[in-house]
Amino acid sequence: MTQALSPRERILETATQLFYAHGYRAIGVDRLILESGVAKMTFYKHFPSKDSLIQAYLEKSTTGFWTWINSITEKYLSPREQLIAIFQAVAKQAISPACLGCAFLHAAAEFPEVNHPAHQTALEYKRGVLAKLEALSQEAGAANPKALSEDLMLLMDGAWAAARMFGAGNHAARVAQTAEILIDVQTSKK
Amino acid sequence: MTQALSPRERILETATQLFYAHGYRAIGVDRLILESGVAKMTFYKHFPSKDSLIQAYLEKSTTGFWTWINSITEKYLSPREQLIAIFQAVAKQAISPACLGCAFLHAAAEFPEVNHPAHQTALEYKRGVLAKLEALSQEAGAANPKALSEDLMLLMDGAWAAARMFGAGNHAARVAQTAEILIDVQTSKK
DNA sequence: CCTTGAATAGACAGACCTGTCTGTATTTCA
DNA sequence: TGAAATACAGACAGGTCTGTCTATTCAAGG
Repeated sequence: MTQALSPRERILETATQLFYAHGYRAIGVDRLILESGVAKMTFYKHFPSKDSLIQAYLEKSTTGFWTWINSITEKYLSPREQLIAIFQAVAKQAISPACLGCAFLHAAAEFPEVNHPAHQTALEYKRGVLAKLEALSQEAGAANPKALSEDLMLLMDGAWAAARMFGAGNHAARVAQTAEILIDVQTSKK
Repeated sequence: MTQALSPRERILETATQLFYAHGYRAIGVDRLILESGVAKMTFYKHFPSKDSLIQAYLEKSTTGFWTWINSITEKYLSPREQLIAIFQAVAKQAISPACLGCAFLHAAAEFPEVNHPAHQTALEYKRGVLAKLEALSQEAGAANPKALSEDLMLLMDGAWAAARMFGAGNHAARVAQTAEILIDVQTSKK
């Protein structure tokens, strides 16, 4: 009957809310403990340091992202449709009030040293996205799949940046149409 | 014979280096004072708070940006060429080792509350860029200048994001060609 | 029942943060 | 030369940060 989340899950849930909304350095351990209703020792038992919690949060976010992407792409057969669907989902997400940008871009902003663990994790995530876009571009018959995937990546990160900067109803609304233009131009539709 | 910069200029110069490279919260007043070789009281005389220095830095960056943009556009007559030239310059900048992304995006990442002064300043800057792109899009004969400017903005911020995340030699290299595609498609070239 | 592991509350250390204050030295300019 | 403004060095206050520690309570299983 113990429906409540475990301490570890509560901490991670709180971290998800707070890190995403306010940033990594802005949120202290005391606040995380307070809002997740957990003792300090419990916190440090599950996460030996604040950095390790940041790490866990980024990994959880990565998993969540791919779950989201898969839920979108699995509804379509053709790679072109999958790409379009991804960018439609990105547009919808980016203009929603719940969207505060991309946690990984924020991590890179706050931890600029490329060898910092958080930056590394963010980088790996972005490389993964790039790889997925390239694979779909390839399957979609792009003349230069790498080039198309890089272009699409610029659009996607531009959309997340717009979300953080401008808030809900920003100019990322059009990102799906824009992606479609690039896909059309760079794909041999013959 | 006193060629050295004034205390205020030294502080602002140091702030430019440190804030850009490491972020706003990561750099403390003590470090700024140490590296600019200034007394603490001198610092607080010229900048009544750290926030006001951040503000001054962002305003200086805005000025620098427009000086840069103007130095590029003034070499071309047609709005289309100006747009292309801007994105060629962005590409060149974004892939250079000196580029660490966009200070304003970082400000939005670190100060998410839209009414925070630093976020506000960043927002005004971005609105300015958007307006400039829209004006050029209009003059270039875009069917929908607002739409084209928003698309180009996504590309530009995507390029800055790539610079911060991936470091030198990132995938923003292509941003000028990509921009050109969008300009061509959305402009009545008749 | 009793033991063991886990969670709780909260004090504490030591570092670091912003901003203030005192007092001295240097520069500028009349 | 002398006065006023400016910059210097560095101590200090008060708060916040991460992470450690003690001591108590709760819950489950043998």
